[in-house]
Amino acid sequence: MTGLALPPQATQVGLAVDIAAFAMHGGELNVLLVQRGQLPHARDWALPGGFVQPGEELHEAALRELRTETTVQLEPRHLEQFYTFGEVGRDPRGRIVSVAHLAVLPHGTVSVSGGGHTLEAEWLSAHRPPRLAFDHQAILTRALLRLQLRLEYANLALEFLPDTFTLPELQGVYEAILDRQLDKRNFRKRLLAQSILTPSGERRSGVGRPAQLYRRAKNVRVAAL
Amino acid sequence: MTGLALPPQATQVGLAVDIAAFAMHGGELNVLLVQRGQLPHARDWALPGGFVQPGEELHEAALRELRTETTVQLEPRHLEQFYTFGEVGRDPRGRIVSVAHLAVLPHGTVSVSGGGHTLEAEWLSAHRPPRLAFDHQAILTRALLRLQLRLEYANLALEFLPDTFTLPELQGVYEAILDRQLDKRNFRKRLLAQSILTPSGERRSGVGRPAQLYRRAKNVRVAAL
DNA sequence: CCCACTTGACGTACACCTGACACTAACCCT
DNA sequence: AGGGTTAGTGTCAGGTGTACGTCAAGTGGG
Repeated sequence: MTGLALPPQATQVGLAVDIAAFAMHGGELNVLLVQRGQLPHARDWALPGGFVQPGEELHEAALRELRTETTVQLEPRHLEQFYTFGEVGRDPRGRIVSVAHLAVLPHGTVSVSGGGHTLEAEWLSAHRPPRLAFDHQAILTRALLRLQLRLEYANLALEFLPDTFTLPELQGVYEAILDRQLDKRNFRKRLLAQSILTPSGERRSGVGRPAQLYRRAKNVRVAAL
Repeated sequence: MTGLALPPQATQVGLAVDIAAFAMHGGELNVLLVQRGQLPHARDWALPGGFVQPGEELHEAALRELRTETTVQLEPRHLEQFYTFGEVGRDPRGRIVSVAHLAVLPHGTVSVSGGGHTLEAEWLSAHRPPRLAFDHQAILTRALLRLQLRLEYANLALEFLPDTFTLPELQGVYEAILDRQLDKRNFRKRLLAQSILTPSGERRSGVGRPAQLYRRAKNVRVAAL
């Protein structure tokens, strides 16, 4: 601090974060939605989010809102800001600018329930969500685009799975995110060629031939940009 | 408006925009920088930027700052938000969150001079800029990355040139942005294969064989993402 | 116990894109 | 006329993506 103050022309606006948190459930890509308990848009579904506290980093605010609006126990495996929504009329309460974040939660039935200002929290279909409050449909659409982009550029799909997984499971993640079918053989070839996976033991699937289990190779990180 | 007010937990922070405006000059990629006339960082180079006014859209604020801090007459051919910088300590005056924008200005010697709170404005090398104020070097680096990405995904290179241009000129834009040399023949092959260019008349270059002039084909737009 | 079913694993052929590379064509100036 | 300068062109090798058929290894039912 230098004793300098914010100049008078420094417009004060509400600064918020919204989070599009994704996880896989039953072969489907789900997004975490909350049912609002307050006006405006009471009882409507919305992305979790809220105002940034003074002295709080943007990503910290995103994590805090995830934890208080929903009871998600697991740490996100990935969290990145992807766009800032600041259109003047986007919130009836006044000028609120929201820095939207994309989060990926690991596998495991993440039990959620309401908390904070929300009546309820639920995992719902990301590609076919219910009607959302505010401009949250636009935010979700953009989050999906970014997620699909990260699938190719980074190896973000791994973040959806437990430490050890089979190739068909990984393919399922890709298919769920891209919302289309992929070819088994080409998928296998492509992924193994990247050498980001190392095999381990076996596993039975109940039906059909057991699949090889893989884990992410050492020194493989999710790309940044 | 519904009569709803901003809730008390709506933290008030300073909302700003910063603009990384690019243009080609003499075969080099330049970025528009201003010399600050005020504390903090007086007399240091910085990206043009400033606070968002109440009721003003983010991209409008970016355009206004471009026009007032520098005397750029030309409309940007491209303007997009690319990242929001909100780290707590990034500005000594307090919590200021800046939505960074990437702008592309068309060809033509854009004369600039100071205006508003700036002593001077100048086009300087984008890849080897002077030392910059605040975290503007980080903003510029990220802007360059985005610009390079847009080169492949969209056809953003066309925005740097006048309506009609030669292939070697276009190649020059690519090389300046990527900061490396490209092969003539492969570049030509690649670009013409995309069929986003249509030929027109001839042109003399003063030296050497005259080059074919092209213009962008109809219904070719810059991709959004 | 055997057979049918289910799912995992693997290889090949083709189209396409990319990158390396050297020479001729057209115009200017002296 | 000739030298200087820049524009324009083709081919080949290697890699990448995609389409596609077949065998392998389990499970479960009759």
